[in-house]
Amino acid sequence: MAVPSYWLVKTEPEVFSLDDLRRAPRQTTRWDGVRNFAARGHLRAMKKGDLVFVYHSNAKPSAVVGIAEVVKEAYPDPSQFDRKDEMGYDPKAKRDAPTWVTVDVRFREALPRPVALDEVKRTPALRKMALVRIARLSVQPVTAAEWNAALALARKKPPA
DNA sequence: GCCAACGTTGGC
DNA sequence: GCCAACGTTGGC
Repeated sequence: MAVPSYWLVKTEPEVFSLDDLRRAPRQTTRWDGVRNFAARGHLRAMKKGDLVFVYHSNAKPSAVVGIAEVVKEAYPDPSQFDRKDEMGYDPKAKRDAPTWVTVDVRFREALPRPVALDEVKRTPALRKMALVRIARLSVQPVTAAEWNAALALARKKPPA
């Protein structure tokens, strides 16, 4: 693919952290359980090779902590059919017309240092990020400018 | 643990 | 189709 698109996914580190992704078989996991229509639209738009910021929410501090890569494009999320999956099961989902999709992502790197939410808010190049603007959106697009600015921050020394 | 924001559900 | 009630996310 020519130019990758950029994304950000949220995860609670207590549930599934960047380290969990790094230690997963083939450092790859199914990013399942997304049950929000706007987020689903972004999952569907992801292309193989796109790069994804991994953001730890409900963390101390909440921060962008790493980068993953899309290795499999959107396909039906099996957890919607799993009655035993308390969070993911969707009784309205039909086998022949699945409601929810997932993608597979592979670990790429941990950032040299996390970029915390308060720093995102304080940085002019970043404070328009969907992360700040749109509450409760667990999968979101990131512009190339935002991506580069966040990476530049992560590779710099922490602010005083 | 609290609660604001906001997406979803369901009664009408 | 409106909108109140409800449930969840996620910062603090």
